[in-house]
Amino acid sequence: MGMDTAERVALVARHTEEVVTEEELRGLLEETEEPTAYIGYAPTGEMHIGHFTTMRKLADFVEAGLDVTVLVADLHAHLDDEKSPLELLDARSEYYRIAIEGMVEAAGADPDAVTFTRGTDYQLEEPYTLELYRLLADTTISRAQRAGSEVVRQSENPKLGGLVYTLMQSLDVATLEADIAYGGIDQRGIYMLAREMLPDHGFGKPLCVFAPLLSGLSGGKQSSSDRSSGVFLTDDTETVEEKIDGAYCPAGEVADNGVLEYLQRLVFPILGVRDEPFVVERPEEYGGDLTYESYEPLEADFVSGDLHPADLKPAAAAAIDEVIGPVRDRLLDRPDLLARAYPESRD
RNA sequence: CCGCCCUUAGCUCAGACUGGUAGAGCAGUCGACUGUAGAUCGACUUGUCCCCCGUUCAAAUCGGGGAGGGCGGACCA
Repeated sequence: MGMDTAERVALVARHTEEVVTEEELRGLLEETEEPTAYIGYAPTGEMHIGHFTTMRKLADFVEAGLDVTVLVADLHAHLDDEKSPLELLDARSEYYRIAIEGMVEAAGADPDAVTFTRGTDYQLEEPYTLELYRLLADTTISRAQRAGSEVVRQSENPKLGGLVYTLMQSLDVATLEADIAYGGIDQRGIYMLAREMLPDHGFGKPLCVFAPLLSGLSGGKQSSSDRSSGVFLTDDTETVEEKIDGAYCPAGEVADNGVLEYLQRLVFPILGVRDEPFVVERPEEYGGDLTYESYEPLEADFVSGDLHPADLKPAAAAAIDEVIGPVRDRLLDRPDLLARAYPESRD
């Protein structure tokens, strides 16, 4: 590919919350033919649209020539307050893999360009375990707690698992030989710990790319334990419409506006890949239909009041529904898998 | 190994001493008002009171046993 370093840097860094550091990224892409990037997902609850927006970036990585690995961190799913019982790790790992492949494909990349690995593939082996013990011996409780405070479930009586979690995730970066650790900005604490600890243990210092997190539809943060806080990949069309219709969306306001964020971070990037516009159908009495090629003009119209939430919402719901459609079809095609992965919550 | 405390609505908890099959706040649902949602009013829903046995006309409440969770002590060749 004829992409120069500046273009690759821009591609890797676009639509991110933070890159640590940009200088290191430039250096890496200059010196390394095919740098490696990894992202880990703990297979806990059902996947939602927030996962999708984070995942979409993998298409940029692939296009920029990175070697991308997705870790399905099954042991982490158990270590974090037993969110997933050990018996369900196989089923949930498979569900996550299929969902992730679907999202990567929907984002316009070839799922085969992404390497999948599972935590249990290597985290129980001796070299990893021994190195983990070294890290455990070398890390204070408060340091590990602080690193994981945005990721691991917090409680009045925290378990040791949540502390080991952060060290394992740090060690994963080294074990998977990732030049770049990628994740949501909530992962920042853990990867800063990794940057601090790994060099002391003879490993390289990873650079980090962080994706922004989506607001929930009710204004707060999106939560996978609250089904109404966001759109899930298995939500049907009617549910998507209801959720978007019920979303917090004050006219003219961008802050904490989940509908706008979904459009900016998910819908437009994917429409962009397909070279399709976003169309708002609007009654003549309010000015007729609108067409947007990119997010910025839409936000401008929204802020100025030219685009009313009541017109935006149905259009957004339709677009979101269409975007998740292929992933949903893949998942609903495997009702057995969903039933095994989530035996309690499925009908 | 010993002792003490906790377990009630989705969440945080009151009620237990002085037995009469349960309440508040938040959340949620539904209306009103907005060309959406929210905010604000108005209305409404929610329970194996951790489990088992016993006392009693009657047990969330009293007694015994058990489970889960928390705290402390003891042991330390």
